[in-house]
Amino acid sequence: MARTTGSHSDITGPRVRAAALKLFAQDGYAAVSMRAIAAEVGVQAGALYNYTPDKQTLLFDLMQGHMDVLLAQMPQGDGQEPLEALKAFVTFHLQYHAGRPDEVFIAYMELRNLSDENFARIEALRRSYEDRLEHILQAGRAAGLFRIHDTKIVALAIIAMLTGVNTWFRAGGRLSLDEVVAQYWDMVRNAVGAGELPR
Amino acid sequence: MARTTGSHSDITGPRVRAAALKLFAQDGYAAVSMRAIAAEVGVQAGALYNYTPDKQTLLFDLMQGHMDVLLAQMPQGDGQEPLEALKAFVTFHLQYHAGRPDEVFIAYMELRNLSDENFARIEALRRSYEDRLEHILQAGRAAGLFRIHDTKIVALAIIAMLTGVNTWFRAGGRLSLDEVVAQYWDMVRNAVGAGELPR
Amino acid sequence: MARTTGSHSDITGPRVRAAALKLFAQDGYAAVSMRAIAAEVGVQAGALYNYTPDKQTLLFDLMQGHMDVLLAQMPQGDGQEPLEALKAFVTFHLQYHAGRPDEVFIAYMELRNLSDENFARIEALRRSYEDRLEHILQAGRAAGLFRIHDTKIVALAIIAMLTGVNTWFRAGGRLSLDEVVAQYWDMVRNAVGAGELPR
Amino acid sequence: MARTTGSHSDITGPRVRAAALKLFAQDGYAAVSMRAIAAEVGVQAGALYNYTPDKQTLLFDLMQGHMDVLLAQMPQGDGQEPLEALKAFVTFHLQYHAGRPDEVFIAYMELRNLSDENFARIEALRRSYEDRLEHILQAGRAAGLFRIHDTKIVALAIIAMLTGVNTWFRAGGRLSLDEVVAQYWDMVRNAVGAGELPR
DNA sequence: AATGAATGAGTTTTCATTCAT
DNA sequence: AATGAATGAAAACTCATTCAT
Repeated sequence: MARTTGSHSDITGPRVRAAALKLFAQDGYAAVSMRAIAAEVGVQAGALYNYTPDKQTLLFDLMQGHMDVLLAQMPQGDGQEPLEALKAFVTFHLQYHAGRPDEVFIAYMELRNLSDENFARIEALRRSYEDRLEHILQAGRAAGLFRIHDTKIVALAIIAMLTGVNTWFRAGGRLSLDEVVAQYWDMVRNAVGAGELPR
Repeated sequence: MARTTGSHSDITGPRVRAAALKLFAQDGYAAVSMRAIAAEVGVQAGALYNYTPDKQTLLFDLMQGHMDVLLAQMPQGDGQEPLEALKAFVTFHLQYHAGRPDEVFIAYMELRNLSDENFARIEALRRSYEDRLEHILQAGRAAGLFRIHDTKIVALAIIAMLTGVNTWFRAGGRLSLDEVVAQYWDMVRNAVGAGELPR
Repeated sequence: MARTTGSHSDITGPRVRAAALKLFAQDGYAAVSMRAIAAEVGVQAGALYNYTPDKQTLLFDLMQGHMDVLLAQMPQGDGQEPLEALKAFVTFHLQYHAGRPDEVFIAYMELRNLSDENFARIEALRRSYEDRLEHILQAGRAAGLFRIHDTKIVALAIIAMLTGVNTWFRAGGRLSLDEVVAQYWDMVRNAVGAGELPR
Repeated sequence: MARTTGSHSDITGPRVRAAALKLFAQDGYAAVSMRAIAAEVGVQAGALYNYTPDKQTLLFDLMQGHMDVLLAQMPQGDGQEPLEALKAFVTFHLQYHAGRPDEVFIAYMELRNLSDENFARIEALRRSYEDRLEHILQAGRAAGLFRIHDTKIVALAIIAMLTGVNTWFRAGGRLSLDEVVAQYWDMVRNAVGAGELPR
């Protein structure tokens, strides 16, 4: 016999993704079995296939969902000054990532477990995110505000630095998120050569 | 019958580690089978166990070897000025990491595939590396040279930024390693608030 | 694709235990592979793990089941005279063991293939069985009916003698089970020094 | 490089057999690897093959050696009275077996790990031993001394009882070997119906 | 929508044995 | 006589996936 109560079809799907997210982040895609995900949800392994065609797609959907929301919520920066836009980007990146450590971790760690086709799609989304930062940097350099050479490198360096926060930041820890944002904004502003004036 | 080819006693051990290094970096520890490593070496899977007690130890040895050399070769900075010491650290980190992309990748990606005991040992080595950078930052702040708040955070941010280079830098690519070093040194010097003088 | 034949959910479990029983008795626990058990059942090796967590538990369950039934079915001897109780014990032991040669063989031969924990549990059951015989011997000695010194030794000697029957007795062979019982009862009665009366 | 001292060829052979004897008795033939035997001897696995063609022969040689010595040393009973001969047999069996627990254990437990051919040879030796006891019983019955029906069964029952001692007897334990011999001789003499007179 | 039984291919590891040295 | 490197086959067990119910 199956379920003991009414139908859960509309709630099991999200729970499957939540379980996969948690376990993939904790143990890695390869180390998590479909049985383990099923156990976390409280169903048998076979039931998962009502919600995902296979394990690979489950991973891809988590990563794509994360990137879609990231791109949708990031500040658009239309008509903003470059320094303001950069500050908005840094603030958003840190706040968004601090609130979704599992998604972020998976997005960086499990890229190589994507099929070639899925990898290409996620890479395109990621590049689109990097490009928006690079545009800000280019605008700032054109306006003589940022003293930097290679905007691509600086964009990557900034993102690496900001994303590194997730390896140690924990809500409720020694530092508040606002303090972290303040310190990183200091470092970024300085790194692009726009740090001395506002003091 | 026994092996079909000649004996390679003193050369197989290093080849096993080299094959594991390459494949772990390429596909991830969990996705690489002992058979795959053996095939890369040109030997049957059982023969690997003449050189490592198990797969876990193979991973640990690679990571420990990497960290040992990293710590042994990093600049000691005795009697150097903080700014010089920081520059030496940045230069060393970029050059050392650029030359060993596989070791670096594994050291950051496969931490969670270590057993608890092995993880603790590698973590201790990693912390020791971070501590040396933090000491430089503390000295620079004490001397009034660096304008930074939390030396721990800045140390982690710098290392994250520098290590991020490995995700895109390839020898022989658009930028030479020296150019990369110059740009990152600019950014780091600025990030710690020591960037205005040379202008 | 999944299984090629129909589902046998409620019948496969017992068949797994029956196959293991037969093969363990025939070839020894260590010499029987899970594949061999699966082949006997007519499934793939992996399917066995729907019915037992591992090979060790399969062995333990067979031995524990045997001992449980042995203890449940053995004569309780409440209020019986020692000589009657001893005769009931001998008769029961021979009849029970003659009907379950495989279980008996495994119970004596595979003790050392049990894990420490499982061994302790089986040993406790076995000791409980020996104790019941020893109680009969103690009662008989106290009543002046049995001329024996060490009841522990005599109990072990009787059980060894009786169990030895299984090395050669086959139903339908030269001797009927009743004849075997009669002869062994003669020997046991004599061995405890209660044999002279019937002459 | 090989041995560090002079040649051990004439001493390693016996040590190999001693190591195999000990380990087979302790863990069972199937559970003992050639590497384990080699380690016990202090040599690499390959070296064992200078002393035995294979693992199966190692087992067979141990069992055959045991049976050969058993048959050579057992009392011949020429011209002895049946009761004396029986007592001599019982005494010899207990004493011989008490002094060689490992050989005895292997001889009973590892029969099924012999190849068919080797099994037949060992069985022949074993039957020869049983026959000698049966001859004593037949002579005793013919002389009207033993009141028994089936000499084959009684022979097997006596051997089973006596051999069972090895499951619990330990030199230096609660009972001396002489006490054990005395008690078992009591039981055997009674069991064959020759027990009441000498009291 | 979910179960539970099953598959077939895979995993790491062990092992008896061989053989050039 | 012994080593150490290697083989090829096998072990126990896991896993993603399928499917009748």
